[in-house]
Amino acid sequence: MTSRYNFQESETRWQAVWEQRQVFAAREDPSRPKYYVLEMFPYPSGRIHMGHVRNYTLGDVVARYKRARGYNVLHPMGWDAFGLPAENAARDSKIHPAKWTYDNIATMRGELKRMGLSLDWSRELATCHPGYYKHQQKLFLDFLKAGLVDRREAFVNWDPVDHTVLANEQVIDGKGWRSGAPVEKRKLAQWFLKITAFSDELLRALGQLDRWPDKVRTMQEHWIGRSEGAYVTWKVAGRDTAIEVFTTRPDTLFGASFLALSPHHPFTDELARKDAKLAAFVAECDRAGTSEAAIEAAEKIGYDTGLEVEHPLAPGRTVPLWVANFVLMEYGAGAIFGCPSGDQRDLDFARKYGLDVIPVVMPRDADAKTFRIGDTAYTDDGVLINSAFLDGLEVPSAKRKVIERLEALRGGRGTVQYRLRDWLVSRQRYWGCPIPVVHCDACGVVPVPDRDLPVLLPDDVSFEKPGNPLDHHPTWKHVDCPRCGKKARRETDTFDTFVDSSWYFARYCSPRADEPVTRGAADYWLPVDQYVGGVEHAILHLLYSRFFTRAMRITGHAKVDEPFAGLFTQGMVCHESYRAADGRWLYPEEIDRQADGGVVEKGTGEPVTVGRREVMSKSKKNVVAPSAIIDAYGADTARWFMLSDSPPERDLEWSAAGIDGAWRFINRVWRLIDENADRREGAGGAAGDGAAIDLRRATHGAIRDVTQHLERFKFNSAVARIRELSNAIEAFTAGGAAARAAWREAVEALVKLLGPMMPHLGEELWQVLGGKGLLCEQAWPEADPALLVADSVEIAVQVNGKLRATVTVPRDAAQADVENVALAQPAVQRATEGRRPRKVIYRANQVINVVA
RNA sequence: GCCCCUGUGGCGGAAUGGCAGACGCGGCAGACUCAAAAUCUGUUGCCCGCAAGGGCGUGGGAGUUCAAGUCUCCCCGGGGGCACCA
Repeated sequence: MTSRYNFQESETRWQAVWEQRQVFAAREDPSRPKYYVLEMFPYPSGRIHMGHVRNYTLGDVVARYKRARGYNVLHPMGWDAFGLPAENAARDSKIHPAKWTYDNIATMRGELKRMGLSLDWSRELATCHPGYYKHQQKLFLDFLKAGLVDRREAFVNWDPVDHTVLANEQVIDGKGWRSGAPVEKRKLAQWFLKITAFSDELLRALGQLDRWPDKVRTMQEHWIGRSEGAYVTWKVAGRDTAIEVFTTRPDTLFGASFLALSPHHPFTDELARKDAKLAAFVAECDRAGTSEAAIEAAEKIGYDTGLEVEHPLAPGRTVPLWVANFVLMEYGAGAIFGCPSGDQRDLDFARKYGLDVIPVVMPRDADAKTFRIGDTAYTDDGVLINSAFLDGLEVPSAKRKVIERLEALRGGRGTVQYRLRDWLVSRQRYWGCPIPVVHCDACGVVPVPDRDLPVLLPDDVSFEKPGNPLDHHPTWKHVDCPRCGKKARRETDTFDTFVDSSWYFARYCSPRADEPVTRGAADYWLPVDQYVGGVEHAILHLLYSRFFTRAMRITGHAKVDEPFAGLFTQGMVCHESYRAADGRWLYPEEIDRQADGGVVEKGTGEPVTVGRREVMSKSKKNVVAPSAIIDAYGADTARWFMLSDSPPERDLEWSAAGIDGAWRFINRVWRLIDENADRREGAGGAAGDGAAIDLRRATHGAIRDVTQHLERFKFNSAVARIRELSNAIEAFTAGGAAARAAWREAVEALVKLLGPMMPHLGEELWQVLGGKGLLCEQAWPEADPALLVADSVEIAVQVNGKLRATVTVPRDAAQADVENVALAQPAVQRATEGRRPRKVIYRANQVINVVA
């Protein structure tokens, strides 16, 4: 009769014990080293999905492991609770966003608790709670005082039907995702956080984030996009106006054949007022969306203003002034000079509109007299031609020289540009944190005084009308000016939800404090030692948090610069998709596998097309609900499977077979200990010999390797190593006192090693073994160095690099002895055909290579 | 187009330049069973061979090395990021 592990009973019981004894509640303790483990908090969409299970399992293994290593661990959880889906639910189902959100949180909290995570639930927070966003408003006002906030006009995606601003992702093919109306570029007053004030610092500090994936650092580096170049000033001929342009190729200045202004350049505005055709051209440019994709799709078009501008270094030379749709107002100076010979885009533009093409850089071995530009611009390094005092110079020295000359003549200056733009945080939405300012006709923009925080969202809102419900509210926005007392209006914009998630990690340090963070707590816990989450947040969330941390330092709320000292980005959870003949997607539980490997629809028996494995998504129904898996197999099985099959940074394929394998292993370990009651009474580590000493070596080898694998996030290898130890214990049949002691030592180690991964099974077995206290409070096992080296070693014997035999010799045997044994091997004799070796290379205790 | 990552049995994957395929999934054979499930044992990279043994093998091609999955160069496939950024 084989016994079975009763996971339902066990998991429920241990979760209650942990909660009752408050074992995961964190307290500041300066006498102990701290370790802050954090997983990206979830959006309360309704149910947890497998991506969450993977994310939180990884973090929990780290938290439990570090706790066992003696660290004072902080491991909190909360909810990224503001956002559009709640408003959509309100509109579609008439459920208030707050109710929808809090109901979802209650459901998901229950699901997370069933996973057995070692979380300090007493620190739980939700960003939609006034107790959280009050402090966000305070931070914003402090940033405002410190000059880190700006309100200015910006072009945004405006949906003329829904009367709202859309995020770039909500503009599809130039049309609003919901209304389908062509999106317009509109200039509106918007709130910005001045992240560009830290462009250089955010870029340079990436070098110190040595526990971040290179990939993420590179992505941020590109996103910030530092480029060196120069501003060059061009006088408009016959007018008292000058145009400044930015270029990274000042060396090509003599190849300029036109200047192009952005459609939104102030000088374009000025000209368009008197030029109806230009105004029409600008309007045409604005009809396209502002998203990168929309710009990319758009054809390059230009408009000749008829004006000429004077070349700053070639007296008497002028080039035509154009307005072009591809010139961005937000980057550089909002104007460029076009050098068609050195830039493909400029070349295409010049060919289209019949502008000059003057070669100014050519390959070193080319001839200046015959060098011509065809359909391809020359963008490589080389020497300057047709460029007056620059002729003959290489590109880098030409750049230096031309900048020197421009600066001397006051016609320009060298500069550094960043691609990074200020962070637009205004959203015309209800379910977000209100921006705490008041607009007064007399006083202008007035910050809400601290004593009046939080600015609460009104409960009684309607989602009937399109647009911002806060703006439609009959009374909410009408207030008296805090400064002069006259009638004034509240700001009705709310914050981008990325603001909420930019400082939650700091709030966890003192989640109920009546200030954003308590310095004592923040100084102790920050930075987060290990952050775990999806790579999809590589840029926005992580960059915003890095900015926020610096802004909080400047406003006195924190002392650290970087929020996350270590970052791990996990892969996604994938599954095959299934499709019926009529095109319907089918859930995995709606199909049957037949003996011949065919797949049919349950019930009908109709054949099903099996799609490739891809990220689980509701639209393709290739999802498996975590709750169903936990019901059927328990949390430990789900956790173990999440860790066992794939390295955590790669995508993981969910499979029923994999879950079965995990479930089988749990029961194997259970039986291993449950069915060996007679062996459990082992004494302390007696020396033993033979089989017993071999088992002890296996135990201590496993301790060393699992420890190393966990340190390096190689959880799948740690799993494999634990399985090996378990196999070794199963195979161990020796009797006697020493054998019992070795067995006892081995199973204790096994339980401790698997504890962070399968905490419920671990506690249960710890109890069966008669261990003191809770497993989650036990110290991590230490490997005994004396048991990590064997007396004899197996040496690979190669002839000319090919394996021919293996020999077992005493550890650290003399090379001559090993050589003799190796050469005597029949296989070696055959391979060398009796010849004397020309050379023998010996790597101690590992390999010997005979070169014949 | 540019940048980064990646390619290993039927599958997921392992391997500080030193015995490729650990560990698992799946398969095959067997034990237990009236039978099945569960469990257990053995076996399982490919090819030749009754066997002993031999040959071939980490996307393809070259190179460095006593020794290459690992390092270098070229090519091919897969994934991701950026993409009018002047």
